[in-house]
Amino acid sequence: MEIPSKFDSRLVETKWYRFWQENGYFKSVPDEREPYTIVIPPPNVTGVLHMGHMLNNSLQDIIIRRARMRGYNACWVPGTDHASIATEAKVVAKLKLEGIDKSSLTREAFLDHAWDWTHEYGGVILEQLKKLGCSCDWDRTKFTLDPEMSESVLRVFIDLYNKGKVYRGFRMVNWDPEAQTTLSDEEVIYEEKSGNLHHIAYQVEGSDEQVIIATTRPETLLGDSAVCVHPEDERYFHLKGKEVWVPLTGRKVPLIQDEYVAMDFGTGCLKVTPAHDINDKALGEKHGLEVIDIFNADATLNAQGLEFEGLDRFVARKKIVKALDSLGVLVKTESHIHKVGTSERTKAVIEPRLSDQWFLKMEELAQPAIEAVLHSDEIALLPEKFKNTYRHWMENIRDWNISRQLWWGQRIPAYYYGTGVEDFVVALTLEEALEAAQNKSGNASLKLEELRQDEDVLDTWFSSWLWPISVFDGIRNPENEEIEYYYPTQDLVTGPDILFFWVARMIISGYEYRGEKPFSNVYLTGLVRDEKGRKMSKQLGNSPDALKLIENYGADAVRVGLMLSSAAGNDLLFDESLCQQGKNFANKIWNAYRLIEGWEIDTEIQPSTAATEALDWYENHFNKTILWVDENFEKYRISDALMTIYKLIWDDFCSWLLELVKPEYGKPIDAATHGRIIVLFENNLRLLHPFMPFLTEELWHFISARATNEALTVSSWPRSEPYDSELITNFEITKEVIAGIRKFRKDKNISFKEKVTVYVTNSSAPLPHESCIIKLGMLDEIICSEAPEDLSGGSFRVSKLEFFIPTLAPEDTEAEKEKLHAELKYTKGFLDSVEKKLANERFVANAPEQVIAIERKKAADAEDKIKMLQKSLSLL
RNA sequence: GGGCGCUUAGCUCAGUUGGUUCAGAGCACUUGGUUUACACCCAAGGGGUCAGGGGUUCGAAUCCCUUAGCGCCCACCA
Repeated sequence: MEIPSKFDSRLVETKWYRFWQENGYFKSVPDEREPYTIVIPPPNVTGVLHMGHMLNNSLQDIIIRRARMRGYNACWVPGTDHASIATEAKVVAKLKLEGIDKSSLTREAFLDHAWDWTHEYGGVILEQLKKLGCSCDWDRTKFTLDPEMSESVLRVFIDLYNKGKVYRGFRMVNWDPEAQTTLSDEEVIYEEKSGNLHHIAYQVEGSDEQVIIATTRPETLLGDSAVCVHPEDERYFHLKGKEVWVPLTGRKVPLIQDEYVAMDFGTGCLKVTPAHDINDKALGEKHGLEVIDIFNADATLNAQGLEFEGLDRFVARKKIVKALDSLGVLVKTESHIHKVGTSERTKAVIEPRLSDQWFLKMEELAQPAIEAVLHSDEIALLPEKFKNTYRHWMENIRDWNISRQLWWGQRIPAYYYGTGVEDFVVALTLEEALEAAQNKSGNASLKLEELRQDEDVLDTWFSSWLWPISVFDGIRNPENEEIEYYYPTQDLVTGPDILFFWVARMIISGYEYRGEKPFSNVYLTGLVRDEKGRKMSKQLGNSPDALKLIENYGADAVRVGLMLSSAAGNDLLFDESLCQQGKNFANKIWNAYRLIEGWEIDTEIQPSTAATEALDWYENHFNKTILWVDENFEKYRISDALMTIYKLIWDDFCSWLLELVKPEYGKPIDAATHGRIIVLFENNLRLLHPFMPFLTEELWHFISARATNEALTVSSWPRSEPYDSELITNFEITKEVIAGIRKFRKDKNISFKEKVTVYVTNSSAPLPHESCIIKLGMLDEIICSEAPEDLSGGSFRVSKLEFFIPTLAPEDTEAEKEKLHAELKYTKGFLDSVEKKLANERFVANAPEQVIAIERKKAADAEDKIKMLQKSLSLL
């Protein structure tokens, strides 16, 4: 069969993915084997594959494929997240394009649209993961809004409510006026923005005096209910107990004193707006101030806004500044850089707002999660530096605002039956709610129709924090076989940006609901940046189309490209040339197989010495390399593991081994050598399979026809056999000798086709791997002798061996002398430094025995070499 | 404002307990090579004051101090 000279990924990827799926290789059910479980960080259901996903999921696939080959019952659970705020925003935007306003729809009608959208785009990303080669157990695909997943979420909410951990509170929350929902603290991104600091004069009642306050938000003066100064601020002593007029409003407010105020900022005088600032709210509570809310939900001014009612806050700000200016109370305006909270999703400027929300008490829940990561090391964060970040957040954890004013998500199972603050119950079903409400209210005639369910839904993270448990139905059926078998999972691979959003909370829920960690290792990937170090973003347009990359380079090559530069926790500067490198590698292996495949096998002939020597070496070297690869995997140094395999295959297998066993052109190969090569080639494929699943599976089946249960993907990971270290070291010397001969040829312009004879001194026996040297050095023979009589030509030294190659050119002698002198000078210098060290009494007294022995050996070797060089020089 | 981390070859990064010729890898680069698996290739080679300064030590890329630059996380100073 004619094999094309280039590997074409497009021809094989679909074929093998289907093959794997049809044979159920990725399917996992509990059995007697040890499980190895990974749950996918569920991407947004309507999302599309981007570089971050590619990185993250390639890593998971590599880990799970290796686990599968090592004989574990490997289970990678896929799924998607309903991403309430992001998805709802997309649906709202889409409806808007169709001329439909969300507010004109009922909750049910809106949800119908959202489900339509989800069904249309949902899961596209999962199909894209298949293109990447991800070996998930697709039968287990979960969606965070699946009925049983939602039920788990509601049960947990109810349970935490009954434990007194979930409570309802009227609090200052982060309000996103665009999405018109609250956000958790973690969803607010503080961005440095330049704004204006306006100094505004407030007239003191019954006095000619004014006090000057400084504010970046002049529009909120409409909601002012006090002006505050520091009690020790002498500038304001005489104004104690007075009142001031809030400009524009015609309202008088008290001038209060509180140590909260910083005397050295601005004028040391602060306006207090309890409805619109968290600190002012605290001041308001302390001093019993009025709360004046001036905004509507969309951050336009409400009836408190006087003539500015209905205007957007930013428009109102400008007009109010103008109005203040014309009143003559705007003292000055200076530019000011400050941090402004913005919504992670909508980018809208966050408005602190007082409202009724649901919260989860975190402090107690967090304790086992702190213990597990920081003290008992039950859970490892990789890289470890994230422990610090984790500690800081966990030890200062604040209650979690879990309600969202959205429709897309699990609706909070709280039912109100009256108007009192406590007139509600929490229950899974309407029926249970009714019964509970009847009991709580003492009104047995309360009817279903009188119950009103809370309008809000739960934060998406309140469902994803249960993910490792709920995908195995461990909330509803905590003793079912699956959860008992697969939980705790092994690895979690995700980005550090969701360390708090998700990872920490999963650890918390794991201990609360399983009494056990959810995973043992958390591998935190870096951000994928472009080659200039910029974040990849749609706005910049610097994010390559993930599927296009796969199309152009092949999934294997893209995976290799990503892995080549992705140490855990380090950002990765992605450059398409890395994919090209991956593609080149695929092609290299492909052609190695073409070579082997093309050989004619002769069962009559015996293996050559060179082939046997080379094969012996590679087998030993391979066994040693497996250990190194395994160690890299244990430390999650995936990039290093790949590079180790890359060099093993490209350099050692292709450049050394294949060149050494390669029969002369047109000649057949002996059966024994061929057999050993095939075994080694297959073992290479095994090591490489987790990284390049498609190419390796294709070649695996090229090598021989296999039964369906003999696919590479379910074959075994190579196990290291004992190896001979000395043999490996000797071969490294052999490589150097061959390189020395090649360099000599190049320096002297001797063609590789022209055979030469090499003399070697200091060797009484045949050199190790002498046949290999003869073959790759293109030598007639190697003559071992004390030293040749005629030294015209050149020499080079490797280890303790000195090699001479006679040539016919007399001008070489001078050059050779110069070279020897240079080498001699260097070696003498080296010997000097070593001797100096050995002459240092303190070194000899303090350094360990072993280190001194090494230094002595260095000195002895250098002395030998000097003698060798001097002798050669004298012969010239 | 508080905390953490980084700075090693042109680029991206390893460098484990301070000690083996330890200053490395891949890519890029230079030179030579193509009827003989692969030019998506082969062979050989050049390239670094380990950010700057100081200290500890017989010995420092590695430990300590300091300066500069960069990055991340946290925090309510209007």
